[in-house]
Amino acid sequence: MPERALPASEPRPGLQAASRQALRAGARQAPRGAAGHRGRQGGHRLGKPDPLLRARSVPGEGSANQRRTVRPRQRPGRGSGRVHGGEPEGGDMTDERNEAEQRRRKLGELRSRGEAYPNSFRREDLAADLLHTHGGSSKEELAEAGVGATVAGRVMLRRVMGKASFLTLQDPSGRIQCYIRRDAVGEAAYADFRHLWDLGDIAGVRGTLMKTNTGELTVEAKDVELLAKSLRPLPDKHHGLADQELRYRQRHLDLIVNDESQRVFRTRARLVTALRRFFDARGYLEVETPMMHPIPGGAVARPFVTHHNALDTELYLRVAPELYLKRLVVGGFERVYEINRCFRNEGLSPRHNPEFTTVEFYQAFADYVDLMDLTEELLGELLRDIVGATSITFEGREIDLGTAFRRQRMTAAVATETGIPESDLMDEGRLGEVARGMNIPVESGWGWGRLLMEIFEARVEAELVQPTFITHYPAEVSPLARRNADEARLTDRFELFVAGREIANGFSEVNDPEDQAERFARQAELKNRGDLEAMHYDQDFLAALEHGMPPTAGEGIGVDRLAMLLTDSTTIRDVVLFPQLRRVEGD
RNA sequence: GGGUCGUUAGCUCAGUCGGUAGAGCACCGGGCUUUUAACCCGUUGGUCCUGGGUUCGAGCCCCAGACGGCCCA
Repeated sequence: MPERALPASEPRPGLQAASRQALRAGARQAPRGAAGHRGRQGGHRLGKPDPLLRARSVPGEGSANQRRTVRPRQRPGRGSGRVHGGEPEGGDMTDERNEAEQRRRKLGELRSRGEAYPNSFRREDLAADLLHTHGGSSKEELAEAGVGATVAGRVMLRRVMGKASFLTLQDPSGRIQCYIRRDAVGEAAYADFRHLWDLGDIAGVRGTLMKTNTGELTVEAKDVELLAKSLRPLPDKHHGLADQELRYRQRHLDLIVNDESQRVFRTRARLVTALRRFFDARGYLEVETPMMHPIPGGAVARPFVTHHNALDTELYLRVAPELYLKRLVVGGFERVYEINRCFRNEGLSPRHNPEFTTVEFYQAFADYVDLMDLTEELLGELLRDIVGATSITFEGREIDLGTAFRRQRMTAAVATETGIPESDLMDEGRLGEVARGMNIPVESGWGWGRLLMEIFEARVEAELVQPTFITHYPAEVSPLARRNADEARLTDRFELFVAGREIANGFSEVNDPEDQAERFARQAELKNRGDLEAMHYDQDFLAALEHGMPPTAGEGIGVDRLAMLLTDSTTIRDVVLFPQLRRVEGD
């Protein structure tokens, strides 16, 4: 069924429209008798306490009691199923003021007529297209032309007058107003519209374009249809959904009512597309490596553990794809990249979600300087593609990503920020004093490199607002990075900082298996001493290196953090569709 | 992990000195055939996050906890 593959929102070419329509007429939902079983199931599910509706401990469900007392009385009277024409059974409605109950009542009316959830309406026009094409026409031009329009979407606003009404539909492209006159759609349909439709329902409107007296492009309805009843009310139509927690827990509502949220995730999608385009164009092969690792590796981080029953073995959700991607370089895929999730068992913060997305890429016959050049090129291209400029505003500050980024050795950056002479920073004992002087909780196992890194993180990182490559990371904190030729305690590694945040981490790779073995041994030592973040000794990876890896450089870039930069978002939760939250009771 | 602020109607929010819990929107009924967060009239809706305590009396004061925001580690 090929057309299933099309996005449902796209207008379709009308060639088989007639036959399709005929088929679909049969697909209309059967009246209550036939649908009874499913209907009841649905009702049962919705009647259960829903911890997500009220995110915190409780209530909403106080109304469950009311609902229960009301329902039995409501059912019998409803069978005849008539809402318009006659008196709307007004009298005994007085104790059914609960909105959810009202909506369920209305759905019952529709269901009894077999009109509950039809799937025969096909949208032909998107709001933004209509506005773009006809927004400039005058009232008279439109009246004369009689342009047909078929729109569908969620009912966001309703302005009901006696015998004519306006409603605003929202589709994926934007919003469009519809004008519904009783004399144009018929008395029965107008009564349905008045009494059975609610804000939040999905509806379709066929009609012709007009302009109102105030100049708003509007679809004047000839025919209206309720396509999907919404049983739960939408958040406040003016204020939207302000509660951050509810925005994350019920992202669908956030997306419905907060335009900005939709914009952020559309931008994120374009970012991912642009990343693929960039790497594909340069001959990198996109690959997928395991998310479940027998030995966690590739980053200094604490992993999540899970268990494979059939193999009866522990597996770890990956903290990074690095070691597998380098195996592929050994195998002859000399340019590879992977865009996917990593998992780290750490705290939650505005910058950390336990699962997050990176793009990691490896290139044979390159070093870390080549990658810094490539990174500048990449960010420049992303910005041109996505925001159409080479600078962005982030947290009120202008950040220029269009020119070459500053490059500074870590010792120099620390010296600049702290005022301590660089020569003093080369001495481990002196560095320990400095760290303690800054109230950094120094641990006994820390050597020179770790001390330098801690001081850097404490004092320098946050100050790096304009894009800056910090280079020459200590080997002690870089167990997979190639040693610097001139100074063995440093590595050919960089990290890129923008707006005080780490965006990228890249280095020339260790391809000397004996050096790598020593580095792993040092990590294993730390792990034995209780460092939960230290790496495992990965014998399989070493075996791969022993087959010979060409000189290679690799880099990882945080996709979430890029998305934050591009959308001026302060917290990662605003760029992750379903961020991790604490479970609420009763979940 | 520490500090701090918050949690009141479906949503957005007020709530005075400790003395019968409020508004706007939404919902229900009525009116209105070019409205614009439509408007007008009349209703309805509450586990004041949870559990203890103080008090004649607690949304408000005290203690503990849950969840969330922010800052720090």
